[in-house]
Amino acid sequence: MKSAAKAQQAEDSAETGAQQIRDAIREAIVERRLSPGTKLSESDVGNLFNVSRTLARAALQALSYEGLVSVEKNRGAFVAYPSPEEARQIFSARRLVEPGILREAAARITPDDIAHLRQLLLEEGRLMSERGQTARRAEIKASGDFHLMLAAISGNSIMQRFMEELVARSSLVIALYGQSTASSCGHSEHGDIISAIESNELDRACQLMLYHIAHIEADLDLRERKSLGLKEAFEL
Amino acid sequence: MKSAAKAQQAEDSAETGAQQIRDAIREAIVERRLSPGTKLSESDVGNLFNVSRTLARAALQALSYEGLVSVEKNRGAFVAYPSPEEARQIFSARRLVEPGILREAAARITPDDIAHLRQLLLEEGRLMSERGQTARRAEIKASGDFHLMLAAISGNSIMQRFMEELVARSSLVIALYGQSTASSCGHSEHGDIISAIESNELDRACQLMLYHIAHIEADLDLRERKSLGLKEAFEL
DNA sequence: GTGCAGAAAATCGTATACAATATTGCCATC
DNA sequence: GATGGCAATATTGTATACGATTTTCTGCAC
Repeated sequence: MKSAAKAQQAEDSAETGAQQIRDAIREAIVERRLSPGTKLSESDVGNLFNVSRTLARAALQALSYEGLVSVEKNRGAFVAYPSPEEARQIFSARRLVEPGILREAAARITPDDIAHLRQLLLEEGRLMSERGQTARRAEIKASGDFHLMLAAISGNSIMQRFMEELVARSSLVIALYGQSTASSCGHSEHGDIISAIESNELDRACQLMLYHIAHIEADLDLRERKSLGLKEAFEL
Repeated sequence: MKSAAKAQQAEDSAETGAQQIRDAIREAIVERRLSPGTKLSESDVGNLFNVSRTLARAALQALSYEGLVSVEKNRGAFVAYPSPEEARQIFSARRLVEPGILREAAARITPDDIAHLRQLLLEEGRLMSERGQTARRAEIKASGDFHLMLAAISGNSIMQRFMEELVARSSLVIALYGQSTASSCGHSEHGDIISAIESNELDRACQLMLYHIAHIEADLDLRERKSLGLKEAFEL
């Protein structure tokens, strides 16, 4: 039953237009090419991808379900602008589920999986040392992929989808409230977690995961900023 | 910060047509008025609710995100027919998250909340003793509401939404694979969990929750049944 | 110059129309 | 009588069209 997880996700692969657009926009949001609050008008999205408003709308609705865009009735869709409270809930959810996912993943992990994880880590490290926007974006993605890969290894596609949502929304939160210039994740911590799994120190791995999430969260400044838009306009 | 959770969910309340349809269909699925595998053609749904296919389609797409209907490209939408593997994953996910939710809920529960929970329990018990389809359906709903209320009390609206999905899909699984005539949940177990929370025995409450989920799962017959549809037509 | 009312523009919400694909039934053929 | 292909039908995928709501602009009164 080792390949049960991946079998069910590679179904038709013939995606229905709207899904392609959804994925493209999601990627743009996660990689921070689209800033929180940016307006995503249906016509604009449609024109951009050369499709009708129908499809654009469908894509935006889908993203709204994932919490990456917020649609306001009769006003339009915007890249989500998570409140500090929302941010707290996102990380609270991650602290809640990631240790469990880690445990399940550890139970069914194969040497092959570990190799993949290490490879991912290497790639991440390489990107960290590189300069430039594209490298930065790729790094953000790679750093999230570590957590996603664990979810994939766990073999539970429901948790996997949930983690995808949480990681994506985390990226938004970090974009909004992150302070340090260093991007999202402490790179070394990922490696430590893998090592702990590898040597079967499950409790320690979970502990490390919790620390890791706490570290990400500690880098945020979640103080409520009222009418930031005004101030920002002057200070920037 | 006690009412932070509910504040953000009661936004406009002016739902956009499609959402009303989505909710109506979801309720029908959860209450098992719609059987797994039932075809939900866009035209039929539209006619039924006196709206265009556009809205019907939007509603079905939304339900597909929740895993309650599966849409197959160029073939249409059907009430989801979770595979045994999917069923396992759903309950695996519940075992993963519900103890954590319980812990968070216990941390911020108020006497008022406990009263509500007990009231829910009372209602559930009343419905159990009643006869008739409507009572049965209401009971199914009430039994799920217990778990959902815990999620609501936890104050994490993300986990709450996730639990809503899991509970709804559980209902489908039980409809498909449940054996006992007794409906979904062991009623008394809900009460035990509340008591454990009330007396601050947190670990015990979590343990009871895990037992409870295990009990539900134990009532399922998840053996793979190949080409059931055919056989069923003859045996029924 | 300020403020408000009304019109114009833009954008969303929903319906309808047309094209593409899948399903079904029929008939010819073997 | 069974099989294979073609036409008819039904259903989904996508685009366009129209009405409703919101936003923006304009001009007039004060």
